[in-house]
Amino acid sequence: MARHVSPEPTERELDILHVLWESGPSSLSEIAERLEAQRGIATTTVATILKVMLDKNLVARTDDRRWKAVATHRVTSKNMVRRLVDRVFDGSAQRLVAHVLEDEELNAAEIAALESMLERHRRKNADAKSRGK
Amino acid sequence: MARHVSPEPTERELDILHVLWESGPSSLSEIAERLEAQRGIATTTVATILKVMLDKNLVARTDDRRWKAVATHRVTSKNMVRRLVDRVFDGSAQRLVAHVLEDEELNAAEIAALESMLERHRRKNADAKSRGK
DNA sequence: CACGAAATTCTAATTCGTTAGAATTCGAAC
DNA sequence: GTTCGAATTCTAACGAATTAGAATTTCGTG
Repeated sequence: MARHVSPEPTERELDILHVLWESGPSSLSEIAERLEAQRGIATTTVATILKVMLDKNLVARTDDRRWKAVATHRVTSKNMVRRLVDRVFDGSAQRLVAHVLEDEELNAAEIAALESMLERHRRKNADAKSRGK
Repeated sequence: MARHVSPEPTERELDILHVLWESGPSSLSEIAERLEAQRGIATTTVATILKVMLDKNLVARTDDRRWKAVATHRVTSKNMVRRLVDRVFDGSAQRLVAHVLEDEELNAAEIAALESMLERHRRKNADAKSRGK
């Protein structure tokens, strides 16, 4: 059973990924402008972190001198959730969801949305099973 | 809107909390024995971390020279989940749950369990509302 | 009270993340 | 080809987390 998940992006790396996820490939100054506004971070700091992320293959350079995310939101969040689940809920994603339902104050609309999501999922699973049979 | 959550325990602090949550109040050597086995960490290292945790009020000493968790699993996981949701799912716990349903491969029994949990919750919410009315 | 084991404190090294100024390189425009 | 602003690299400081040996304190037992 694999216990290790690819290492999580650091706080700043995540800040940068958020910009790239939202805005798509961006120049250094575009990224830096955002982080300057949000966090008061200097442009050279952003450049330094981008270099580190390049080495870690979290981002890549485009041919037109921009930076783009290699790590997708989907994969990154999957890694991060997995890690949280392993560290706090003994590996059980179900326990995580149970916790959210207990403690995170969802409103009626959110609960309804989740119910239909579950319903859909149950169906999908059932289908997969019968097909697999 | 409060953005800050009490700072998360570090990796090692979490290791220690796990031992205390599982075993209840424990002596230094009891804790150290576990972490030595699990992570190969020396007793004095454990003592150092316990000292830090004492200052942060994550643990307390009992009158019989043991250490006990002050931070409960419930509160700690709530903080950690909140932080993940803020950092990765734009503050939406619903999106976290949606992600888990999409990507975390729950089996039929787990899905069923969650459905009844949701059902129960919907009822509770409805009750609270009518009482509040 | 002395002894020894356990616990605790003191101290310090190491690593990683964050930060950013200085120096350099790059590329487009003139 | 020179120039200027953007981009990049180089360098270094700093704090937090982790690690643990050495020194000291504490406490029950004889």
